[in-house]
Amino acid sequence: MCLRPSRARALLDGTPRRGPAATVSASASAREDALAGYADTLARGGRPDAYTFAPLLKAVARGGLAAAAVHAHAVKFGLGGGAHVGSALVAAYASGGDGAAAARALRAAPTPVAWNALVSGHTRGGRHGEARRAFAGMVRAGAAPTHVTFVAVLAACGKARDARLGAQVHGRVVGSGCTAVAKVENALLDVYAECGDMGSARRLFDGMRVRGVVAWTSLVSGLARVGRVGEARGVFDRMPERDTVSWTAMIDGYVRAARFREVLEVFREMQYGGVRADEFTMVSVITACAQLGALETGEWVRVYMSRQGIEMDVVVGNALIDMYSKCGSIERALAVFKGMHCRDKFTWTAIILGLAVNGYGEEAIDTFHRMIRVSEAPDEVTFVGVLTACTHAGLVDKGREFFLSMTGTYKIAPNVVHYGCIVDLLGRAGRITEALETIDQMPMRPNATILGTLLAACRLHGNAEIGELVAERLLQMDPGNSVAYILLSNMYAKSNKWEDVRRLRHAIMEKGIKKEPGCSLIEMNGVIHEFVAGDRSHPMSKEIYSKLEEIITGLKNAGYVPDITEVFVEVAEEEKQKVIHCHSEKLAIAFALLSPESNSVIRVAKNLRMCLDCHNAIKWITRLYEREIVVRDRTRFHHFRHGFCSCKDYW
DNA sequence: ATAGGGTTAG
Repeated sequence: MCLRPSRARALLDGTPRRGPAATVSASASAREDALAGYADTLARGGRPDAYTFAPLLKAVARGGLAAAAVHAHAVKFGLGGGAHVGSALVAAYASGGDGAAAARALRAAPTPVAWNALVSGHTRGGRHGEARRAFAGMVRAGAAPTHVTFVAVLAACGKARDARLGAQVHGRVVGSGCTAVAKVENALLDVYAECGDMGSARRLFDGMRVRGVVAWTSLVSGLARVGRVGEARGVFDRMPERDTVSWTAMIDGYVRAARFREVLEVFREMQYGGVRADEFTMVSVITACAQLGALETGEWVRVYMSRQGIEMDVVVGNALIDMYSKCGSIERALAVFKGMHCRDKFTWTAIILGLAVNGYGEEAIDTFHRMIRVSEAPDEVTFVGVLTACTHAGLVDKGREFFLSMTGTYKIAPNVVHYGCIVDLLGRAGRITEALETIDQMPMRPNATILGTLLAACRLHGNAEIGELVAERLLQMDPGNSVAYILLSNMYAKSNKWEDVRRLRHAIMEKGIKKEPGCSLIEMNGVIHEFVAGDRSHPMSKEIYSKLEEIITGLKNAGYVPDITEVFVEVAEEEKQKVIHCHSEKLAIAFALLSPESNSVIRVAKNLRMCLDCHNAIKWITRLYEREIVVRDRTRFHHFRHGFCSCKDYW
């Protein structure tokens, strides 16, 4: 949690008086204490000395606060000109993003340490380009880089994936004779690993005299980053020792590989191993919960964090907003958002997207305006959220306005995803021709996703003419695209072109096109259960199927009629009902209804779009069983309640 | 001033 600016101002507002030397602590967890300690000392009549301000500046910089107030104090005490304070000022200003102030502080005290502070400050602040320029400036100024400089600039190269500069610096390192310094060696290894050059990384690693936990961790992280998680796990298992960072790197590797259930497994192993988790670990774990739709586990994580005293910083807060949004609990996402007194553009983007996909389009747009009012600059992802809000709320003109404002007001070039939002917006509104024109006039080549979006709109509005055209283009680009076949065949069925349906099904059989299997996840008492259509692998499979039969019979008695128009496989008519009735979301819901003692919301996360019949059947279920059901689809949420869905049958 | 792990879309 970062320090409230008001509190910081209050702490620094005391009038300095003379007295014994003021001491401060600068540990990460004691940021607030550092300032409080300083203020207390002043209040008790203490007096700062040459060693007071460096740690204080460090604390302020880590809290994301302006270093200027502390600087003013240092000047007031006549301690602003020393080398210690000077380099700390450079670091604080650089990491806080005030490059000009950092440069001024450096000119006032141009020591080698201050140069290093400039490089590492920019690296810490995430401005890797600035860090690299600072290094170049240092070389130009004739200041000799030390091993500290190398470590800092190499970290910037690694984080910026700048393999070229990394190799150049490597050359200088060799020239300077710093190669044997363990930290430099690790930093070099990390540059290669971060840049995905695992061959060079491996050679460096093998040539190291001592291979510490840091080097091993870089290797694990690098392998996972290039998609070699299996190998990463092999290396991880061979590590002589593993600390918090190593475990987190492994866990994050599974996040990158989209193996979210393994994320939770490895996290459990980490706890058994008695290794303490921190904010970084929790972000990966929360991300996995988000992707799995695992709200119970996500809630448990928050309890775990407070029990373990793990700080909730901005990034954790952002991840939590995303998790609650992706679990369909916008109330909790909003509660986290409101409780965060330190927000960045990710925070705003996450809540805007959350509101948008959960069906709160107007609120998402209001939130965007608030974001602008507090001067947080939106980026291209923010606009995906804003445009998604317009799409899901059917706000065509507003969406176009926002799209135009991207280039006009915010100087952000729309990418294919933004064009996709516009195509979706127009397509859903039935303006198929305009949607097609948008694709034809956009400055980049259409991808399969955007053509799929238009095709879905053609299906929704029964425009077989343009639909065929689009499907043809889509299949040219991606001949095995099962979605194109499904949508096209749905479209033919809808307009009673049965001859075309038959022809298409024949082609599908001949080419051996397989539909991506539908898969639904549901969490029950902290355990995630996965269902695939027609799945019989669940230990309670027998009970689930008989429950499902009972449900369907009940629904039919109440007036539900199965809709088999979206059945893809070529089987006899009576078989088709069986096919739709074992769709993964129905299995998941039947499983949830097996435990009737719990009457909480049923939450299902599905990988594909829901079929017409499932959507209809679930509406009936919420009426008959008086349960609320939330299904997360591949693009939006369906909140079913009392026989109605939040998408207004428009998805 | 000093190495390794973090969030948002498709």
